[in-house]
This record gives sequence, C-alpha cells and structure tokens, in this order.
Amino acid sequence: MELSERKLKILRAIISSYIQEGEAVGSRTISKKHNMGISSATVRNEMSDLEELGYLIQPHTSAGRVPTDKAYRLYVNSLLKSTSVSKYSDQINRILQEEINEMNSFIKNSARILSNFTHYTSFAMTPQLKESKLKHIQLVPVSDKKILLVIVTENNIIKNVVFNMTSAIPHDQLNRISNLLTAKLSGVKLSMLNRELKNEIMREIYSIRESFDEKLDELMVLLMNTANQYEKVELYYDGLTNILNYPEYSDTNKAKELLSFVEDKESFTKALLNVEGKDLSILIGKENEFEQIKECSIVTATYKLNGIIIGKVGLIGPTRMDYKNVISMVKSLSFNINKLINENYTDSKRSETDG
Amino acid sequence: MELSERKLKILRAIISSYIQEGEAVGSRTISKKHNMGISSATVRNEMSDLEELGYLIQPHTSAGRVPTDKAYRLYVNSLLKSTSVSKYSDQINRILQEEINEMNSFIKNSARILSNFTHYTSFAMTPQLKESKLKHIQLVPVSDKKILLVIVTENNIIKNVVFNMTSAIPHDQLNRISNLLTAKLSGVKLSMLNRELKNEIMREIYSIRESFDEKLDELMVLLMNTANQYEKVELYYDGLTNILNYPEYSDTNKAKELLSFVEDKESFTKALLNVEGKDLSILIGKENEFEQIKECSIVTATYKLNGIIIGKVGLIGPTRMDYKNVISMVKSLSFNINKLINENYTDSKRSETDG
DNA sequence: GCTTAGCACTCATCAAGAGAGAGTGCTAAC
DNA sequence: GTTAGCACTCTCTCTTGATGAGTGCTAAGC
Repeated sequence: MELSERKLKILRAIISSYIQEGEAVGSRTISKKHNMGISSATVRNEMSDLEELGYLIQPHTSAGRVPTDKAYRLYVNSLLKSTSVSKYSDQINRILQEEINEMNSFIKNSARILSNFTHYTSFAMTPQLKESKLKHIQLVPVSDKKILLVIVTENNIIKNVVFNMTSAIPHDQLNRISNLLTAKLSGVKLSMLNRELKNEIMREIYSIRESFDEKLDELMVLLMNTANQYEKVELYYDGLTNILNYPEYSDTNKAKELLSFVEDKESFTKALLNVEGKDLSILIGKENEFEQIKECSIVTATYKLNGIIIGKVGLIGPTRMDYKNVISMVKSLSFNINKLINENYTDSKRSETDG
Repeated sequence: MELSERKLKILRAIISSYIQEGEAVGSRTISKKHNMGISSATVRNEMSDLEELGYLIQPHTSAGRVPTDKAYRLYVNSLLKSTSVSKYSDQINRILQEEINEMNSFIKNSARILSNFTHYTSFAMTPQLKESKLKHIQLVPVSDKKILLVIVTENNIIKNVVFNMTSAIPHDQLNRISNLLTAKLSGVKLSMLNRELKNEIMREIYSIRESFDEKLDELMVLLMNTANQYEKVELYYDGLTNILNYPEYSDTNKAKELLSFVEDKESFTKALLNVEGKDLSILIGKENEFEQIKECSIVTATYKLNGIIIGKVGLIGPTRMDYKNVISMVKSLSFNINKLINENYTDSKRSETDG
C-alpha cells in the first residue's frame, strides 16, 4: 500500500494548498498551479485512488478534495524527520530571558510567545516537581498567627504557602525553626513529605530540644498536610481568541464548544496529560480522545529538568494547521526553554558534581 | 421632560422583556403580557413618545422597539437605589474563604465566582499597593548568586522577587541583612523605595558596620530598582467564552473583536482604569470610551484596604444585561471581598490601635 | 381629550426555485 | 498510461413571493 512518488507529490500539493486556502482543492488547481506537468484528468485519477486509500475525502460530490487526518499524519511524520529551527529562535530566547527568574512567569511567558508567533491558541503547564528535593526552608512572619513558608528546591524553584496557626509563634523563633527544618528536610523529595517522615523528624527534634514543641508540632502537621499543595500544576493559555480567526470556527457554536473546552482548565489538563511525553508530540484530529477537540490538532513539547520531564507547552488549532511553521516554532521554543531552565534551575548539587 | 408614571411603567416592561428575550418588543406584547390594562394602540402612542424622547429605537420600521443606552441608564439608576444583596452571598463567602491566604489567588478566585454565577465574562485586578508600608523583609538563599527577597507589608500581603547578584553572598549573612533591612525599612511605603532613601539608609548602615558593604550596596540597588516591579498589577479574567452565549455575538467577527479586546490585558486594563472608583460603577454602551466595547456594559466594584481603593472586580457583557441580578451579585461579591480582606489583610498596627 | 378598534403599510424572514460555477467520473481517443 | 470532452452532481447565490409581526394613522367611542 506504498504510495507512488507522484501520488505523494500530489497529496503534498493538496495538503499545502488546503492548509493555505482552507478550501477543498480541485484537480485543476493542482494540475495548473503546482507545475505537475500532468493534466487535471490524470490528477483526478490519482486523487480518486488517494481517496480510496483514505488520504482524501470529498465534502460533497462536486467539491474538490480535503486531506484526512491520515494524510496530515503522513505529512507531519515526514516533517518531523527534517529538523528545522524557526528563524525566530534568537528572538524567542531574548523574550524568554525577560522572565527567567520566576518559574511561573517564565512558563506563562512561554505560552504568550507561542500564541504571538503562531496565531494559534497556546498553553503551558507549570512544572510538576514531586521528585524535586528540598534545599532551603524559611519561615517568615506575616502576622501574629500567620506564617509564610518559603520552600526552595534544589532546582532553585520557589514555592510559597501561608499557614494559619492556632496560636502565635514568637517571631524570633522562626529563624531557629527554619534552620532546624532546613537541616532536617534538605535533600528530601517533596513527594516524601508525609506523616511518617513527620513523626520521624519530630522524634529527632524532640531529642534535641523541647522548648517550642507544641508549636513546632502544629507547624509540622500543616507543612505535611499541605505538601500536596505545592504540587498544584497550573495551566496557562494565551491567544484564546486566535481560534476565532479560522473559518473552521466561523460558526459561533463550534467556536464556543472548543473554547469552553480549552478554557475549562480541568478538562483541558486531562487532555494534555494524555499526550505522550515525547520531546515533540502531535495529535491530529480524531487521534484526540475528547470529543470536543476531535477536529483539532494539538502540538505539544515537553520541557525537562535534569533529564526529567516536568512540564509541557504547546498549541491547539484546527487540523488544517500550518504544521511546518508550528513545528519549527514549538521546537525552537522548547529548545530555548530547556536551555534556560537548565542554566537557571538546575539542581545545584548535581551541577557542581557534573560540571 | 419628566416621564409620566405610565411611560415609566411601559419603559420598564420593555426593558425587562428585552433583557429576557433579546428581541425587539412590540406594543401587543406589553399590552397583553404585562397586565397594563391598556390597549396596544395606547402603548404604541406611548412608545412613539418614548422613542422621540430617546429611550427607545426601532431596528427597522416593522420591528418592535429596543431600549437605548439612555433607557438602561434610567433603569440602572433606579436599581442602584434599591439595595439588594444576592441570595448567593453566603455561598460566595464560603468559596472566597478557600483561597484567602494568598492575595492573588484570592482575587483570581473572585473573578471565577463572578463568571460562574452570572454567566458573563468577569475580571479582577490585583491590588495596587504603592501606599502600603513594609513590615518585614526576608532574604532567602536560592543559589550562589540568586537571592529571593520576600516582602511582607503591614497588610500581610506578600511579594516575592528573585535577584541575581554579581557575586555570592554567604548564606549566613542573609539573616543578618534581613534583620537590618527590616529594622530600617519597616514602616516605609513601597512607593518611597527610591535612590534617595537608599543612600540615606546606606549612610546609616555604614555608620553601624562595614563588613558586608559592597554586597549590601548591590543588594540595595537591586531592591530599589525593582521597587516598581512589586507594583505590577495583574489582571485576571474568567468566563471569556461566556460572551459567546449571547445572540449579540453570534457573529464571530463581532465576538472576535470584543474578545480580543478583553484578552489584550493592556488595553482592557486601560479601559478599567477609566471607570470611576465608586463602590459600584456601571458603564453602559457608549458611555465606554473604547470603540470595541461601545455595545457592552461594564459593571465594576472596588475593593478597599483600610479605606483606600486598591483594586477592582467586575464583569462585562452586552448592554442587554441582566442588571438586576448582576448588580446584586457584584454587590455581594465586593461586600464579601472587602470583609475578608479587612479581616485577613488589615494593617496590623492600625487594627491594634483602632480596634 | 384620552383611548381604542381597524386598516393599510412596511419590512424582516423563510422557503422554493432558477441559474451559475466548480469539480467530478466516465468514456473514448491518443 | 495520459488526456480531452462531456454529462452529471451539488453548492452557492440571487430572486421571488408568501407570511407575519409590528407600526402609524384615522375615526369612532367614552
């Protein structure tokens, strides 16, 4: 069922024409505008074959033909082989630098770049850091009974949580407790912060000193209980309204259906978690699991920290997507994100020993 | 040019019918469905007068009539007098509580509540805190040359900034510097963090000790230079796609125009800054300055800290808006926001002296 | 003088039909 | 295997006419 060279050429011509124009492509167009050197009748025969093979469909009898998901898949696969980096790579790098210091802003910024450059709707997930190790813990007094817990991981990522204590802790004790917690918890993975660890640490601490026992106990409970909170993954999107630029969504109901799906972070996060964790992954049309996006393509790239995937960025648009451009843009972006993350957020210990 | 009681009654009936149905209202509808006790012909005469007075217009000759911005203004003004609090007030309060500890999440949450309950597109601006005083400053080591600066204001609001130093500061000095900075800067308004203050403080500090001079100097410069950064106001919105529910925006281009305007935070922030800082403020249709939203109404409430307006929440929708519901909802929300803010974020000193 | 029934008039909306145009599939010739 | 030619199909657009909602005006009634 291998496609002949000519069939492939025709198919490619149809795809690129359809991506550009958004209208069903006729045999005459291919024959004339793409310098095929064959007549429209021949093209018609080939197109008929391609339809039988499942690469094309006719919206109706007298219309031209439109590529199927299968055709896009073929096209995309061949694109993926040819590595291409966007000409905007330097520019992307420059813009990314602006927000490098704060991880969530950095990720948010990434989404904005992607939608600005591609004119599709973009998204980005903040890092999942279950496997990150604690490096530093600092308690900061906020008010009598409120304490801010600042956690710095070995990847230099910062998390904040405010606790409400039932009774006040003297401010001057907070530094001592911070030092104690840093000493005991540094090197421990976030995912390991649980009851058992708490008890173990409490035992150790009791054996050392007993002065701020109850308060410390309460603090530890709060710390452990909210450990999962540090893990809240946020989803940012940008350029939501870009979707409305595409004639596919000139029907408001259709646009509404898609936009609501994307805007509902919960469902959309689910959809994203389904995407394989390859460096660059593309889901075309029906390859998507959720009904609302079965006429969309999602292009996703991962970003890594110390070789572990911690998040995803990408974009969503109609299956008639400018894959070539999009792929090179997403590649460039994820390349730059990875570079900057590893320059700025690498596990300090590891970088000392490795470098 | 005072409207007769009957004209007012008819106008109100037309407005409420149009708000509900979204279709031009005919004289017969008013005469029959609203128990007016007068015939459609009489209503027609009155409607004709109302049109002449600028309260109604006809989309075309044989259509019914549609309220003008002037009519909505009249209607809204009378609504504003009658205080009404939404029946969901308790529920709102409960949901707001969930995110009370972190100001920005709290504000984001407010926007979500508003769009969920009203089915319009909502927005919320994070607080402007130029006039807030510093209470506590804590430096936290992130990596060799990276330092996290945590600022706690007297309102218990927390701000984070990461600095890149040119050279490393020994971690054990950070606490001492933090204490020094807290001592020197507490009580100082954020807006006062500038060069002159820096020099003044530096002089004082020099006179005390000279051990970590250059590093402290660099730190102070960074601190002062980024003072404006703490002030970055963020704009959140929620329920963007709700706009698509309204037949006014069944035309994708119209929807696109409005949505892009809202999504472009910069322009939308500008539009919001134009809204007066009253407790509750409503801009109807052409009362809006920007072309893109001249067919929309914006309902905005402010929230205050210690009596000073620090932010806004509200919603945007078609001029044919369910003002009654919306006003009571926004009122309830802003009431609850203000209550919770003042319980959780009140200037601690002031609350001690005032309370 | 206000109210109302009656009627002619206007205009959007909808459905049906005609015509144009784009594109196909098939056939027969090259 | 390729191509010209032609009949056929189907969408799209424009026109037309019918329908119905709603108005403005007039004249009669209270």
